[in-house]
Amino acid sequence: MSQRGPYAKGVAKREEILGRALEVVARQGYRGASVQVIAETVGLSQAGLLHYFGSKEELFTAILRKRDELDHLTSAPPAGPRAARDAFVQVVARNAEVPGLVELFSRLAVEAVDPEHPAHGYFAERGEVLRGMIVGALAQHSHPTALPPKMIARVVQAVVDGLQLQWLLDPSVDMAATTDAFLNLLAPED
Amino acid sequence: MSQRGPYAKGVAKREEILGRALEVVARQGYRGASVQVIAETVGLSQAGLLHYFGSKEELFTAILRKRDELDHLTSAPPAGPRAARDAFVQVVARNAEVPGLVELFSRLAVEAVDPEHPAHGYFAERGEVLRGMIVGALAQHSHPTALPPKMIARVVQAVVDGLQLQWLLDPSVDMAATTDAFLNLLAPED
DNA sequence: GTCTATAGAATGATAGAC
DNA sequence: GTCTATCATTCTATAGAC
Repeated sequence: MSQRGPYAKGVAKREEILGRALEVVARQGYRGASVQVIAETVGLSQAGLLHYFGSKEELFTAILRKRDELDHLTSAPPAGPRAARDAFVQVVARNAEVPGLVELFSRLAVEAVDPEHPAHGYFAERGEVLRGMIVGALAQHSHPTALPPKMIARVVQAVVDGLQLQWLLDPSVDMAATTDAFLNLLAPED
Repeated sequence: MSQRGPYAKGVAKREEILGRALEVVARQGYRGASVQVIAETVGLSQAGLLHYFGSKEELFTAILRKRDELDHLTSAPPAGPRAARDAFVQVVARNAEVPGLVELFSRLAVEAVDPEHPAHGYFAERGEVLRGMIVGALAQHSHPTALPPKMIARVVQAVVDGLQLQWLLDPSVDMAATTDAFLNLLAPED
């Protein structure tokens, strides 16, 4: 047994549910989906699902955390500017395969603007981690940057988030290509 | 009388209501405000307000259209790259004075992702107009751009929209300064 | 742990009086 | 044109049986 102590089984099941929920939202899309709908597709009743996640917001936040984990946003980035950048664009490209997740992310991001919202902390921390990674990648350059690295990081994050909105509105937008071109402009030497 | 024909009075009143609603949302903020709340602050009953705007979504879309009008997004931009750019940054700076409007915009933008949503057309058109202006401003440059102008326009729009999200989450973010610095990077010669 | 049933609340829309 | 009253819906959260 790899896991011991209380909750070990509950945690495992929770993870399993999370994985399925993630798949469902990614594939079948998210249109302001209710707990009810997700519960059905996951094979539980609404109450059964809320048994593992105390509330709707916690469920959705957990789904996004799981996604970050799968996207390696929580682990160390690849070494070298080129590799880090490729991985970054890769994540953007894969987002275009999961509109439901992108929509969930965007929707929750706006709602979490309220400091009282349960996902407020998640988005604040995630932003910091992401921008920290970008700053780290920039630091590997030999040339100094024209703008303060933290400012560049904010701009890069904004580009990705903003392009998601444009893409959700019009799926013909090529998020990955646009991001790549933009990064090329920022750091042509890579 | 400047206006004749049927509805002339109704239209005028509608505009008046709109102006007040805009002020209220801008100053007192928007936290997923209900029609009820806006009606009260505007001095009407909920039903009275919906008499002028058929539905909640139409009301909110009308507010955003009004804002665009006041921001001169609907009229011709100033001539000359420098003037156009300054005006652009000015709009961003003024957005930082009206968090409620920015939140309303961001929230509706996500919801309008659904092609069936009443505001879908508004956001699609607004995006095109905005990007058209950016392309127009770029065209006034003597130097050719490294990226296709349409792609640059998407990136600029994304930066503004994305920074709004960051600023809503953390009001210490300086949207105008960041936008300005970014544009400086894009077109140093201006 | 999981389900059924229900509470409870919010809100948008509409009917109809004045 | 404006209001009061009400309808109708939707959804989350919880209580309680099994």
